[in-house]
Order: sequence, then C-alpha cells, then structure tokens
Amino acid sequence: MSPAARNSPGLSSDSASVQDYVKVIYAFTEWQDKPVTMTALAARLKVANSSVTEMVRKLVDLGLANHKPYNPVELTPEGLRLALLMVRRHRLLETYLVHELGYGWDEVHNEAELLEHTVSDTLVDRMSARLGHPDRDPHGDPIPSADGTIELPAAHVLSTLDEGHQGRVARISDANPHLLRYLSDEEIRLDTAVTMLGRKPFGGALTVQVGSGGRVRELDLGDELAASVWVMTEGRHEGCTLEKS
Amino acid sequence: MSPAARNSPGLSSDSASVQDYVKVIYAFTEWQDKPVTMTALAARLKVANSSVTEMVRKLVDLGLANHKPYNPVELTPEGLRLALLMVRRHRLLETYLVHELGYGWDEVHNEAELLEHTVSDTLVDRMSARLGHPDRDPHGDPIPSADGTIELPAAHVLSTLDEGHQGRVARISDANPHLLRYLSDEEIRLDTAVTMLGRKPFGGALTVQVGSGGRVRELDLGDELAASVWVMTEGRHEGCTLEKS
DNA sequence: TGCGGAATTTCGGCATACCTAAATTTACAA
DNA sequence: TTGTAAATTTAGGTATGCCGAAATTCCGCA
Ligand SMILES: [Mn+2]
Ligand SMILES: [Mn+2]
Ligand SMILES: [Mn+2]
Ligand SMILES: [Mn+2]
Repeated sequence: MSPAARNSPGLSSDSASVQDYVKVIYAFTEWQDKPVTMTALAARLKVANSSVTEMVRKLVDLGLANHKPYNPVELTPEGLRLALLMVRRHRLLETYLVHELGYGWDEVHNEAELLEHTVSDTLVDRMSARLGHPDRDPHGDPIPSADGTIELPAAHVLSTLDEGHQGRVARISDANPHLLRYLSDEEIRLDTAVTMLGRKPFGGALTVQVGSGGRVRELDLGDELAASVWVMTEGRHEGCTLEKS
Repeated sequence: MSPAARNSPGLSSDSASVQDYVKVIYAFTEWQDKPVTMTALAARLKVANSSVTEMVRKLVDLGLANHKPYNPVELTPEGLRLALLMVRRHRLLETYLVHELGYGWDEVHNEAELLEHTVSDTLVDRMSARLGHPDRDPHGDPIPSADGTIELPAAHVLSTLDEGHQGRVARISDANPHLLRYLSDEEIRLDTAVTMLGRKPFGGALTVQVGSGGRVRELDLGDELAASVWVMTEGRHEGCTLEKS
C-alpha cells in the first residue's frame, strides 16, 4: 500500500525519513536553543554526516527547512508545522500506550517512533479523544494540539534549582530507558515534589529531598540524572506558546 | 529507526513488502483453492507483473516460498508461519479499531494494512488481551493464535445456500468498503440470520429473507454481494485447522 | 596572517522496490 | 503438429536513503 492521501496535507506525502528529520530538528531546540548542526543531527539519527547533508538538501527542496552551506539548519514555518504534527503523534501514541495498554513509560518510545509514521490523523484524533485530550505525555512533554499549537511548561533543569527551594517534577527526558526505570523504582514520577538540599563538595552528586507530605526521603542524583529531570517551581505557570506558521 | 530485532524471529527482519506479498499469497487460498499466479498477485498488490517475478524470487531466496518458473507460487512452512503472523496482526488491529476506538467495519482495512508492519508483538498481544483474545475479526475472518494456528469456520458462499435453508452470516469479504457500508445500512452483520428464498428468473438477483424472530425482511442481493457473504448453516461446526510449519 | 584540524559537502556506490518494453516460454486450438 | 496469444521472465532504468572516502570550507590560534 502506498502512502495515500489519507492525512493532513503534506504529511502522508512525506516519507518516514523526512518526518523523522524534521521532528528531530524541532526536538533539538525544544528545551535548549543551540544551533542545530549537521553532526548533531547525524548523531541523533544514527546516520552518517553525508546522509544528513543530502537529506537536509531535500528538506530545503520541500520547503521544510532553510539551510546555507556550512551553517546550522532551521525549520521553515512549514517545517515547524510538520514537526509539531509528528510530535503530537509521537506523544499521543506514548500516552495511549501507557494509559490504555499498560506500557511502562520506559517502554513506549521505540514503539511510538515507528507507529508515528503509520497512524492516520483519524486514529490520532480518536486516541486523543479517548484519553480526554491530554496536554502532556508520560514524560511530561507537552502535546501539541491538532492545529499545531504547543505550550511549553516553564520548567527548568533540576540541577538549576536553588538550594532549599522546592519544585515538582515536570518533565523527564525519555532518552534513556534505564534512567526512567530507575526513577520508577525510586517512586519519582511526574508531579513528585522535590526539594534541593545541595551539592556534595568537589563536584559531587546533588542531594535532593523527594516527596513532601508523609514519607520524605533524601536521594543523591548523578549528573546524567540531574540533567534529565526538569522541575517546575510553584506559582510560576507562564510557559510559552508556539504557533504554527 | 531501523526495523530492529524487537519481534518474532523472521518478522522484523522482513520488509513491509515481503510481509504483504506473503500475506496476500496466503489470503489467496484461504477461502478458495486455486493456484496462485503471478498475474493474480500483481493485480491484488497493484504492482506490475515483472515486480512480482522479482519479489517472488526474493521470497524463494528467503525460504518463504517455492516457485518453479512459469508455475504458480506456494508458501513454504516458513512462509505460512510468517503469513499467519501477519494475518493475526491485521485482523487483531481491525478488531481493536472497531471495538476500542469506534471505527466502522468499512473503515479499518487501510489503517490495519499499514499498522500491521509497524506494531510490535508486544503491542499485538496487549491488544489481543484487552479484547479478550477474540477469534474472529469484524468481517468474520478467523484470527490466528499467537502460535500460528488458525481455525477456518465451515462457512459457504451465500449464493450456494439451498432454497428454503437458513444460515447465519459468518463472514463478509472486506474487499469493498461500499459493500460493507451497504450491509450496515441494511442491518446485516455477523451472525444475522438469512434464509434463501430463491433466484429471480433469467440470472436475476438472489432473494433472501433477513432476520429470524420479530422483524423479518425480504431483500434482493446483487451478484457481487451474494459472492461476498459467507453463511454458516446451523449445527455444523467442524472447521479445519491449519498448523504452523 | 596563515595553518591545521574539525565540520561539511561531494562523489561514487549499494540495496530495495518499483516500472516499461522486449524477450521467452507455455498451452491450447486449429 | 504447429501457430499464436497469454503468461511470465529478463533487461534496462528510476527514486529513496543510506554508506565510506575524498574534497572542500571554515575558524581559531600561533
Ligand atoms: Mn520515527
Ligand atoms: Mn515522550
Ligand atoms: Mn500491509
Ligand atoms: Mn478483515
């Protein structure tokens, strides 16, 4: 079966590869703001640098990206629109698998990575409806709405939390399943309260207090862990809204 | 993401095309027993004859099919195993979409045709469990078990039903969505009782009585329709079992 | 100011899965 | 038996996406 015109314009017409490239380019700047280099894309996509060069040229031809030779890549409004649609699919799929089919939050990423290219808009919408139109996925990543709007929570990396201050877990990078499993085991999940106690001397681990009410624990966090967890401090709720095109 | 080894041996290693060819070869002989010709495959797959020749050679190389030049194709036990796994995926997906996500039985085929190549064994098994391990899909087609066993109901094409005899709808070909929608509108679905009244003279339409208890109707069926509906006469329940390898 | 290493692009190739047009083989009918 | 039309295969090509190796470009530092 050929990818027919059963979806949003400029969605089913794009190959799975194009979809993944665009999505990765977007994801690169969702929580940071560094320039997106060819090498970085190659590493993330597990592909040779030369392959990225070629595909980026294609993205430019398709009007999805802007690129001047030897410079970083940027999405066009058109590319951003496609990226947000793909991100929506990916995150809704993850959420659906966790809430409706009993997956663990460390098990859903690969499944969603493939399914996102195959599900129809109809299916995505039905899953969203079934879930009550959730606004974040199991890892706390915001789910773009069907019209291509996304609202980023005003969360910060845990390691930047000031000593003595408290926050709630708002997001956890889903890059490392082992890390996710560890956090589950430690009963740290979205919205878990965390208080920064301080850093052990000489570049040591961060120490945090986990939980708020009854059972409170202290926990040392390694560097990767501290860099993978985002927290939201109470009160603040601004966030920032990205619109399509 | 490359098709990794997250599935049954010899499943994720096969391309979507290989999976579709094998599945179509199987489907061809599920309800009939004619030799599977190149031309028939080409027509069903909407592909040039020469493409089929090439791909069949590949299937032979992969040990999935037997083929002597200018002769019909047959699946090897290995090929049958793969085909039944694909059929299981396809039919469970259709069933899931209908029962859990509100799809109509005329809307699920294309969606399943794509998803079947992308879902993991784990996902299929969870869907099956969620559905209570159903043994037939929305069109009455039997769902192979996870170990590759399928039980074909002893159904016959409606047009072969003897005059005056009654049966229940056991299967409807899902080839034509319009036909499925028409049957829904006429409130004919699986297990609906049907009694053969006879054929209008001079090659005319079949006339059947639909329903059994209270509201009974007469209905004329065109040729395509009569050939697309299978019925099971009461009492008989033998069926036949196909095993893997 | 120019050098050298890193990043990027270019080049030639490979695998998959298609296609059209041109053989080739087969089967059946005269 | 032989011709011929249909079915099938072969040959030559295209489009995607990927690769490694070889150029090229860039940038910071001596
Ligand atoms: Mn993907
Ligand atoms: Mn996620
Ligand atoms: Mn398919
Ligand atoms: Mn079906």
